[in-house]
Amino acid sequence: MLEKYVKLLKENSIKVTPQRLETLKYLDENRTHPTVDEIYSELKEKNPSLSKTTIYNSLETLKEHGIIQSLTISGTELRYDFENKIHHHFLCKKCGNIIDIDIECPNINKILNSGHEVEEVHGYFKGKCKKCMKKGS
Amino acid sequence: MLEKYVKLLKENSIKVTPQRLETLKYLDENRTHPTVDEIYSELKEKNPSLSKTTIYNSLETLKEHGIIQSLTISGTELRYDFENKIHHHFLCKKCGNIIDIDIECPNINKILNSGHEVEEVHGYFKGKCKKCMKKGS
DNA sequence: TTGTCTGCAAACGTTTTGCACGACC
DNA sequence: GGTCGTGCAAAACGTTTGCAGACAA
Repeated sequence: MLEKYVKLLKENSIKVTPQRLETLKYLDENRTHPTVDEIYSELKEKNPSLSKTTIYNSLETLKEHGIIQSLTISGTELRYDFENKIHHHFLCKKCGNIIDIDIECPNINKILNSGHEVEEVHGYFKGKCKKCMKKGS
Repeated sequence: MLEKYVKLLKENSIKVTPQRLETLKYLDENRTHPTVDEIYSELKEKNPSLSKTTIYNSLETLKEHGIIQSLTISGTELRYDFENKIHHHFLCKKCGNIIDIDIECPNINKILNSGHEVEEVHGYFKGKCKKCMKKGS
C-alpha cells in the first residue's frame, strides 16, 4: 500500500522515512490542495509525536525533487499539490474549495520570444464556483 | 502636483489625507511592484512619524476601491501595483525585478463556460529575465 | 462636531531556525 | 561512527488588532 511511495522516494534518492511516506500518501489521496496545518493535523492523529517542523521539512524535500508542488493564493497560506504538472487553480470565495483548472495559454510563447527564460508558471482565479452559483445567494 | 491624486481620492469618496496621497504618489511613480516595507521605508524618510499600520490601512482602502491592486508571488511578501487592469508578472530569480507581462489567454473563456464566475485573475512567472540572460552566468 | 484616520504597542498566525537526540547505513 | 532526519522550543517575519488621540469634512 505504501510501496508506491517508497518507490517514488527511492527513484529520487530521497531517504525513506515513515513521515515522508505518510505526507506523500496524504497528498496523493487528498487532492484538495491542503495547507501545511491541514496535513499536520490529520497525520498527527495517527502519529501523536509528529512535529510540524517535520511536515515542513518533508514537503520542502519533496518539492525540491519536483515530486510535488506548492501553490500560493493571496490571502491564504501555502498549499501543496501532489500533481506536479503545470496547471492552474480556482478558489471559490464562497465555499473555499480550490478547483483545478486545466487551460493552456498559447500566448505564453510571447514571453519566451521576448527573451526571458521561464522556469515556473503560476496562475489562479478567484470567484464563485459552479456549485455555489447554482445554490444561489 | 498632488492634485491628480486628490482628484482620484475624491472621485472615489475617500477622505483625503497626506498619507494616502503620498502612498498613491509613490505607487504611481514607482511601478516596481513595491512591498509594504519598501513603501513604508521610503515615505518614512520624509515623514518620520509615519506608521506602517497607516501604510497597510491606506493600501487596503485604495485596493478596496479598485484604484490599485495587490499581487502575491510565492516566496515574497505582498506587493502593490498602481496599475489596476488585469496583467501578469514575471519575477526574475536572479535580479529580483518584477516585469509586467501583458499577454492574454483566449482560453480563459473555458472557465466561464464551465459555470464558474471569475472575479479575479492572477498569473505570474518565475525565471531569468532578458537582461540577466544576456549577462550570462 | 462627528466620524474617520493615524500611530503606537501588542497580538497573531505562519514559517524558519538552532539544537539535541535518535535512526539508519 | 558519521550522516541525516526528527521533534521541541524559541525566534523571526509579515500582517492584524485594539485603542487613544488627532484630524478632515
